[in-house]
Amino acid sequence: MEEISIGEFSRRSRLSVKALRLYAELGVLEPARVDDASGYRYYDVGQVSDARFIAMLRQLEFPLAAIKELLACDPADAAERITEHWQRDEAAHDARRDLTTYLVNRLSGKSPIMYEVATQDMPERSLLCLKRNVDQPDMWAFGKEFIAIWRERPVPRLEGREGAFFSIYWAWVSADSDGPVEWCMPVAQKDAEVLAVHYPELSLRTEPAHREAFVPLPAEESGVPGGFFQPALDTLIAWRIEQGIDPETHVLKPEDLGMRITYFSTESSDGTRVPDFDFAVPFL
Amino acid sequence: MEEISIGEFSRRSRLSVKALRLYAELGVLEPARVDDASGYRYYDVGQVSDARFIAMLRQLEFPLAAIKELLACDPADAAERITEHWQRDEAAHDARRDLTTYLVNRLSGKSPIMYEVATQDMPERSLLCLKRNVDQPDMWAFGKEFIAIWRERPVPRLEGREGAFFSIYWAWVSADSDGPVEWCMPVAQKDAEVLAVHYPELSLRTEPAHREAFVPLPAEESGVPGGFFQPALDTLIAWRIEQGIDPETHVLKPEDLGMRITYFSTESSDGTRVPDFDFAVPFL
DNA sequence: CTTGACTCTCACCTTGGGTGAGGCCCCATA
DNA sequence: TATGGGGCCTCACCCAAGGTGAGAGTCAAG
Repeated sequence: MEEISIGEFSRRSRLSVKALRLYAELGVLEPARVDDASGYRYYDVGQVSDARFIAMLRQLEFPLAAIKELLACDPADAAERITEHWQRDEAAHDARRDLTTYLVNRLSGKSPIMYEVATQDMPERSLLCLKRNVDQPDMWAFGKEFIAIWRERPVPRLEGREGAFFSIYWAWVSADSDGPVEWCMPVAQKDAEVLAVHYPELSLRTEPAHREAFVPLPAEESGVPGGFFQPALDTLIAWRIEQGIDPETHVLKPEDLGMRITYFSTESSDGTRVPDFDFAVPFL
Repeated sequence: MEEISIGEFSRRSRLSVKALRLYAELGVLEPARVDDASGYRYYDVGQVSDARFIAMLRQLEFPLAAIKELLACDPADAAERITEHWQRDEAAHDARRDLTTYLVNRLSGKSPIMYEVATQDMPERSLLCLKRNVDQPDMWAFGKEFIAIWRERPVPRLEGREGAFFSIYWAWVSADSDGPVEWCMPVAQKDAEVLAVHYPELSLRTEPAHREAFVPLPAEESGVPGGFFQPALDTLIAWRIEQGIDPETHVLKPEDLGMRITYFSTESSDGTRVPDFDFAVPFL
């Protein structure tokens, strides 16, 4: 193979000489030969592709230590690591987008509709669920279908907000993007297995304990979930930002546990039960 | 106003004491009072909101020098700067996305359809244009409408690829996202003003000189632009990455000058003219 | 053999902090 | 009023991923 000097290698790989010396020192990319007497580094022409690969990984902001590992593992493994890295990058970018939106709105004096935010610690729960891809128009029909199940074959309802049934938006739902959406009914953990038998169309799963930030929505807005969605999400995003909840450690992304609407009823002053619901985002 | 110690201020602002001392030193956030004898820093409770603002800007990766300037200018100006900063962030993120896709595909051994890439220096040109928001289904009808104009009221056609008419995709065009799309006819610069009078429905503009990377598409694929779109774009993205064209200085983003399809005809061996077209992305 | 371009090492600079040493300072309790 | 403990001070050094410059050695062409 042909040997070339560091300057020539620098030109071909489009990496600075200084960077190449650093990579050599850290063992990320070692010259094919180092002259004992002069200390001159000589590279093999075939190393140019390695150098280009390193340059690309640096553009993706991989630390040199990670690059060293990446070079050692097989291509499939490397591809997976790069994908993981990308997902973290994208999550961080989403957080920055939310923060930018919040700041620009605040500085422009635009104060969006703001609901009151509350939090609740949710225990680990057993859930009987129905998950499906539906778009906005079909959303409510899907909910009615779910509720009909319990009218047909009633189940002992649990107390409080944590016992109320709810729907999870696992992804964005609009006219042209369809969920998936999951409807869930919490059931007593001890009876879960037994109960599940009576609902073969539902799947049983356990949701881990977590905290939820939620905005109670006024009862008048009951009915088809509609216009409150974006302002409620904006409220929760602004809330997270103002609380200073670290987006890295305290995940508050719809994709993680799923933003959700909890449906329950509260006893009003005259003793009648009025339907009520809230919009919640789980975080850890 | 109430004075608090640096530790208390650190807790309230969620900034480390070390960071606060650095900000004080750089004049980004100065304590309300510094005790002469002890050197103790005392902050005003009202400064907590400034500190939170700085923390947010740091999350957006603003350098401290830029933050110092931002604090000095009025809110509207600050909002604008943050928006600009966000746009750069988003552009960089797009470049990283392209690079990630390219690398993961290459490492997974998936070699997408690759066309031959050519480049051409384009001179400054006068263009007669028709711009409209259309989605994929209406795209071709829009093109026919544009071509009909020239059949009705012919214009002297210019020579070569740089004289051919073309369509620009100013944004993504699919079934549920609609352009805008612009159809353009290059005309001689000296006649441009005069000619424009005859085409009141078209707007006249001058496109700056630039370079274009393009993939000539086989004539058989002529007709409604369809399946070649994504592979052609992938080819150009991969080409840019392999060329090592710096995405920061050599902009190659659809938003800048617009990715485009140029329609022209080439003389085949038997003397008949066959329609041909190519997919191009401009860069600087 | 000389000259000029290339390369070597070494040291210091950058940003936005983190960490630790050694020494004051402040305040509450005895 | 003394004293202890925690808070605060400065100063120095560390990190990544290089950039810049000094001073000296090396390579190759004329």
